[in-house]
Amino acid sequence: MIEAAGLEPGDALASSRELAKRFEVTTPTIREALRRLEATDVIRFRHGSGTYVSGGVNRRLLVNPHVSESRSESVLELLDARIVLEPPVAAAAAAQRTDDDLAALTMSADNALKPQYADERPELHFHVALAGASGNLLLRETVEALLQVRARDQIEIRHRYTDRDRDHADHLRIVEAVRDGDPDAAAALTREHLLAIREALAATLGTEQPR
Amino acid sequence: MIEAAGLEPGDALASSRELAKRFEVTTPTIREALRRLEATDVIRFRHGSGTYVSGGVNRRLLVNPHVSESRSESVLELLDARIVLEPPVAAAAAAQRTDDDLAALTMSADNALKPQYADERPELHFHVALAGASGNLLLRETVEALLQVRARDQIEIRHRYTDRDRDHADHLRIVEAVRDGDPDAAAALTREHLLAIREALAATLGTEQPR
DNA sequence: TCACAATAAGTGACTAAATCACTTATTGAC
DNA sequence: GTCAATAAGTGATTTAGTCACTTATTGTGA
Repeated sequence: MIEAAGLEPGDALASSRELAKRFEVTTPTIREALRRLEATDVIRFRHGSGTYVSGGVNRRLLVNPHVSESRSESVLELLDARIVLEPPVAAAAAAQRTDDDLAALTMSADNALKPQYADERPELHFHVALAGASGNLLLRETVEALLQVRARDQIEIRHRYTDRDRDHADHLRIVEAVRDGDPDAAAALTREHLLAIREALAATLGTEQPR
Repeated sequence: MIEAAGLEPGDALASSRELAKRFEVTTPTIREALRRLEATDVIRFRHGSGTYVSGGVNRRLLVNPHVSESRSESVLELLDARIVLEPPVAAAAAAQRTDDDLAALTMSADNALKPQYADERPELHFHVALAGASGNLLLRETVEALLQVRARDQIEIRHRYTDRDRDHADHLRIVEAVRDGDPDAAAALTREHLLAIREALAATLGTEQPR
C-alpha cells in the first residue's frame, strides 16, 4: 500500500483503526503487520500522533536492531572490514563521480567538523557521500549499513579518539583525488585514513589484533 | 531473554501464553514484540508447533524484506557493487586464511556444481566461504547480505545464464590463489570471474550499463 | 506385532469490544 | 493577543474467548 500510494519518508499512514477496516481485520492484527515494518525502519510510530513512513522504505541493506553489541573486540573487526571494503569504493568514486557527486562530497567534508548531524542525516557523512559518488546506490547503502554497526561506539570514537583536524585534512586529500579522477590515490588515501583511525583506536584498547 | 538463555537457531521459545504471563502482558502485546523479532529473522513462527530461534540472532547485517525488487536494472547494479567489493575481500582471504578456512573453501567450491543447497545453507556458497576465509566475520556477513539482495534474480542467473563448468573452473583458480597466499591473484581472479558473469548477464538484458 | 486412523493436548492466529495514554488543533477566557 | 482548558484523534494495551494447525498418544484392526 505504501508503494502503491507512492509514500515517502515523513508521510503519514492511515490510522490503525482505518487500516483495520480497509483490510477487514482487527486492530491487533494490523498492529502485528505494522510492527514488522517498524522493525526494518519502514515505518515509525508516534504515540498519539500517527504512524509515519521512515527511511527504511528505500534501504535494502540494514543493521539488525535486535543483535546486541556486547563484544568489545568487534570495534576493531569493524574497522578491519572498512579498511578492506572502502578503499576500492573510493577508487570507484574517483572513476565514476559526477560534478554533483563532487559538490556533495565537498560539502560533507566541510560538515565533518561538526559531526553531530552525521547521525541524523547519513548522507552528510563523509564516507557515505564518498560511496555515493561511485554512482552505485548499493555501494552507498553498504557503507551506510556498516557505519550503523556499533553506531554508539563509532560516535564515541569520533568524539574521543580521533583528531578532528587530521580527519578533515585526510578527507580533503581524498576529495582532491576524487576530483582529479585518480582511483589509485583515492584508494590509497582512504586506506591510510582508516588505518590511522584503527591504530589510534587499537592503542587505546591496549591490544593489537593480529587478524 | 534469548541471549540470557543462550538459545541457538532451531531452539524453541516458550509459548506465547507463557511469555505473556512471564512478562505480565497479554498475548497480543507479546505477539507484537515477536513480530518485530520475526521481521529481522531472529525468530520464526510455526503455526501449531511453536516459535523458534532463527539465523538472524547472530547476523548483524541483513536485507530489508519489506523492499520490493521491482527495478530490473538493479541486477546489474548489484553485480557492479560485487565487482568493487569482493576482489579486495578475496585478497584479504588470501592473506589471512587458515587451513580450516581453506578446507571449507575447497568444499564449497565442489558444492558449487549442485547449487540447490546454497540458498538454504549460505555458508556453503562459494563467495560466502571466500569472505569467511578473511577471518573477519563482518566481511562474511556483508557478502552474505549482498547475495540475498535480489536473491530470486540471482538464483535465476545461476540456473540460466552462467556456465556451470566455467564457474567451477574460476572458483578452483581462486582457491589456488588463496591457498598460495597470493592476494593480488585472488583479487584479480575474483574480479574477472564476476566481470564474466556481468557480461553474460548484460548481454541477455540487451543493454550495457555504462555506470 | 505392526500399521494406521482417531484423539487430545498444545500451539500460533485472530476476533471483539473496550479502556488508557498521548498528541494536537481548537476554543474561549483573560 | 496570549495561554490555559477542551475535545477529538491517535497509538497502546487489555480481556476473554474462538479458530486453525501440529504433534504425540492411544487404541483399533489386520
